[in-house]
Amino acid sequence: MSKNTTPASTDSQILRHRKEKAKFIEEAGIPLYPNTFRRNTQIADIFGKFDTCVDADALTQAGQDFTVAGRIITLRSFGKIAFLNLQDRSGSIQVYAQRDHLGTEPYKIFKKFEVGDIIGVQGGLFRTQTGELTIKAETITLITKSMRPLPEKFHGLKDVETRYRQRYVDLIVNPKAKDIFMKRTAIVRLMRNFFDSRGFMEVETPMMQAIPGGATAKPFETFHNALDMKLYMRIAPELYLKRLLVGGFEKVYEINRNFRNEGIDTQHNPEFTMIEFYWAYANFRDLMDLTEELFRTLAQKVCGDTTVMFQDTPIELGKPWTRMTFYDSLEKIGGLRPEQYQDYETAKALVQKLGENAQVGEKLGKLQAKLFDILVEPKLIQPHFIYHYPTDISPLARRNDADPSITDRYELFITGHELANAFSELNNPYDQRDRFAEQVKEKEAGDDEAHSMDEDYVRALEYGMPPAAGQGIGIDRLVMLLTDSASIREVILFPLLRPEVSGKE
RNA sequence: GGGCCGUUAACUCAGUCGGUAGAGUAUCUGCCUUUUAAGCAGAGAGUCGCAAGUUCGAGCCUUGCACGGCCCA
Repeated sequence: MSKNTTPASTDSQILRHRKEKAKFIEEAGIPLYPNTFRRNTQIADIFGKFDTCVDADALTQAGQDFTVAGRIITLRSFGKIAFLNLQDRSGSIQVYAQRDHLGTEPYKIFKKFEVGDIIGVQGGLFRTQTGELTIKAETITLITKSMRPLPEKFHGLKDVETRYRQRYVDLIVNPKAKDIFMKRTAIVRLMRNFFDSRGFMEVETPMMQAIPGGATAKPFETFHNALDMKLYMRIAPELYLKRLLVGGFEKVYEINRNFRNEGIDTQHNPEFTMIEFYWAYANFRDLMDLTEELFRTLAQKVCGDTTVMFQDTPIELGKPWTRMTFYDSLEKIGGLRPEQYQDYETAKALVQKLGENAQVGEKLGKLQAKLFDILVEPKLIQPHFIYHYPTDISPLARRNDADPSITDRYELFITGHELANAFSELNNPYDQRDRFAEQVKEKEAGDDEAHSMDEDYVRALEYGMPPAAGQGIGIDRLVMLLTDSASIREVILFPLLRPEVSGKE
């Protein structure tokens, strides 16, 4: 006996029944897992060609050579006929099976097939009494026997833990989940087209870095045995991409994963996907224009409209986006008076009153950022560019020409969350070295998110980096926006979870 | 790290006052040649997340733990 069908006494009744059916099929000489069936049509193509065709003869004629393959997702079986719905990656179609047409013995085998099995069907087309385009099966071939039952068809799979742990089941039974990930792929492809068509060059830079730079975040540590050295999973590609500007690549982008050793919530997964792009001879205001254009293009192509619904709120990407300075936002949206955020002790007291921690030795800019996070960010539902961030929390951004205490940096907020971070790039090597030195001081004072010194990066700037602007856009959050998803886990195929408790299936 | 909520059949969920574990779908058996949440009749299926405790008796009360969700830090 094949070990495929060896019964295990610990199985539930439903699994035993599946094994018994598999055994019946196998003993009839039908292979359970053949790789010989070949299809010549995808289901969506059938609808593409014949969705509106009503002429019976034409349907019969046209469909004679169809072979399709897919998973049985519903099955309505009568005595000598059966209807089933077959699903492939492109869609699903009804299949009609008739004993007197397939033959008594093949039909007996077919009757052992069940929801979840992958089968191949060859046959012609017809319309049922209700007018539904249906394949009349000439032959039905088992391609892969499913040994586990799919969730109930009407309610589907709702348990979020199972949906994330067994995403394969989620994708089979929940069209919404499948749709999100197909849209995600489309979004990334459209972004590539957008940047490629504007002369940007896609590159790949190290994901394992000796000095984790380009952002303020706690990195994951790892170790290279042969080199006997500690490495960090990157928190951002920024410093490498800017080295490429020094190298003369002028317009570059990278779409890939970043890793940050932080908590998990509806907006954060430890590994997440960003696009970062750098554009020589441009500044942060050019980026704002480009970003609006990018988002409108994506929304139009993915959602069909520049106004997208997010959790029942229309987000208007089509209108010009609000552009407001960081300090103005603290006043106009946060409701603060200037002295409440400009005076160090007042700001610190306010932060503590609002329930946030204020670390010893924390810079004013950091306190202001905390005030912003609490008082302003959640209110930025429609698109806002908030610009001119304090210099002491922007160690890689170019100072504003008129006021060196602020930078030509902005962050983009939509639906109360940060979607992008961008700035005119700091290309003065002396200033950059000083800013790194400041960060190192903060690190030594206990801020484990502060930036490290990167001498090679400063050396690169000493060769001369053209003036440039660059931006990072969180692709997961962008996909959330365009698919109306409230949690980042809904847009990541396999979000990070604790290991499953053994014994649970 | 804290608070609240959840975990019961393969799935979706009930479970009253602490007193023999329930439904729908799915599965199995029988009938059924145009159904589409097919129908009719019958049947089987449970480590009530795990572990202690209280109790004559715990799915239910208490404590701890695990996993997940939401909110806060």
